Amino acid sequence: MNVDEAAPQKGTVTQRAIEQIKAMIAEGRLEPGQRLPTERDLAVQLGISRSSMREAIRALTVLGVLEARHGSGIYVTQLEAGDLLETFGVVADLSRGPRLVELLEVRRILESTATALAAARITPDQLAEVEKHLTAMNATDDPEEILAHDLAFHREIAAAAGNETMAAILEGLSSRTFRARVWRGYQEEGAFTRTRREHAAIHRALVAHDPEAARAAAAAHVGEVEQWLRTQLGG
Amino acid sequence: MNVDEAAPQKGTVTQRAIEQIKAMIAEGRLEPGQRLPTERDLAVQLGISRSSMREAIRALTVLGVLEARHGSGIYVTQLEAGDLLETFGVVADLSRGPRLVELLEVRRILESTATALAAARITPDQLAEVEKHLTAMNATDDPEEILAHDLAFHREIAAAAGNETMAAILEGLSSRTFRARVWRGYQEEGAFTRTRREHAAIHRALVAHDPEAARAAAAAHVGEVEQWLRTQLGG
DNA sequence: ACCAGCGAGGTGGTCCGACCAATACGGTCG
DNA sequence: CGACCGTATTGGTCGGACCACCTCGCTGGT
Repeated sequence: MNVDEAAPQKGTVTQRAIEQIKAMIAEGRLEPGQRLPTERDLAVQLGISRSSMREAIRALTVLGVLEARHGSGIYVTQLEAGDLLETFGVVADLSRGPRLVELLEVRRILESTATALAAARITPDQLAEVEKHLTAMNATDDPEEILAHDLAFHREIAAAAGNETMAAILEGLSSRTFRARVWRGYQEEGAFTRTRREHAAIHRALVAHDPEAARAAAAAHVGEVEQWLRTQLGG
Repeated sequence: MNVDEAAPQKGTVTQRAIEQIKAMIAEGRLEPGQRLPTERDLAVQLGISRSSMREAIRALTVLGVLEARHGSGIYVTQLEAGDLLETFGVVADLSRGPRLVELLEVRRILESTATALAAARITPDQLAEVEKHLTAMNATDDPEEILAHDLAFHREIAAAAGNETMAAILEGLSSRTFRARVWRGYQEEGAFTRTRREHAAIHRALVAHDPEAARAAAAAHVGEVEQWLRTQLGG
């Protein structure tokens, strides 16, 4: 009669705890924003030590599923695209060589589609925001500031596309360290003017609400960097 | 003179440890496949307790960056697309409602492009593998088996596209639990024959090495499910 | 009656030490 | 020379202690 606990020991207890908590959320027993029992209680419920439970919680925290507030408790995040896809930036940060090209290829595909969607749906307010970053980007020559406005420029466009998940993925693919690494070399070759032309083309397509032009402009924009990076590695 | 330790206490010590290990990898001080010092040594090096260090290691383990082998040591993974993007499945598993549609939209965009690329590049061997799963899928009526071959069908195509990163993302977007949830309802409406037709269309395009036909067929295939899911939520 | 301030209890964060379990390696025996 | 086995190493788990921070109710004054 020692099989009363339905816990077939597969993998580590921590891994099991992670799966169980994930299952609780997937099954709806834990709603977004809801507070979990305390670490101590959870450990007792799952029959493991607090140390192991803490590791499980930490793991789910970095995945963006849980959020621990010191002194208050542990909460389920809103499980929105941004929460869960934040870790996507890690991929971009740790990728090198050929994989960087692959990432840019993915970005080109998604960014061109997002820009096309944005051209069709963008509102005057959103367009104004895009223009703000465009002019700010062209008004300075501080690389840091240019990079920041460049990121914001594309972020606003992705947001205007109306697909938060896609925007979150693109955000990860354009993580600060990722772009800083690639662009450092790219911009050194006097690509500023070319970049400005491409940004202007994207902007024109948005203003004209021309999805096809927007798609082409965005694909060309990312494709330029992609091709440059390809030659950097190939030869 | 108590500032000898360059450790400005921001965030938890565990979080700091995570960042430091990530930085070590990003800077190349840790190569893929390389073994790390023991937990105990690492804890001493970073001036934290073993417990906190273990939480950091566990976090990086679930992210697919590190791999712990009981009794052997801790190793950096190969940092390949599959390793780092495995967590992508969590997003698919925990998403519901409108976000499922967004995920399918992303999948439609990527899958159609991947299928187009595959049509241009696929080799006879790869094509044979695709056909194997296609016939196996049509030869049974066991939902479990169909689902498995369906997954393999699209996985082979994604692999033939030649972009491992894209394939890994699609793999995550098609995670077993994700598809099981969506397809359960979809297939109940007698979508089997329609699905077979769509798969046949994709296959024809691959055989003909016709990228545009492949893109259209794949987009339509995913789009069907997407539209069905949209109506499920909308009314 | 109301509100500001304070204090106790609760909660996550960190640390320590011990022991268990799986592995790796070297010595031993056939 | 090779198969076997024991031991040292290393990750996995546990329990407890203490700290830092937050919450909320109590208290006191207005």
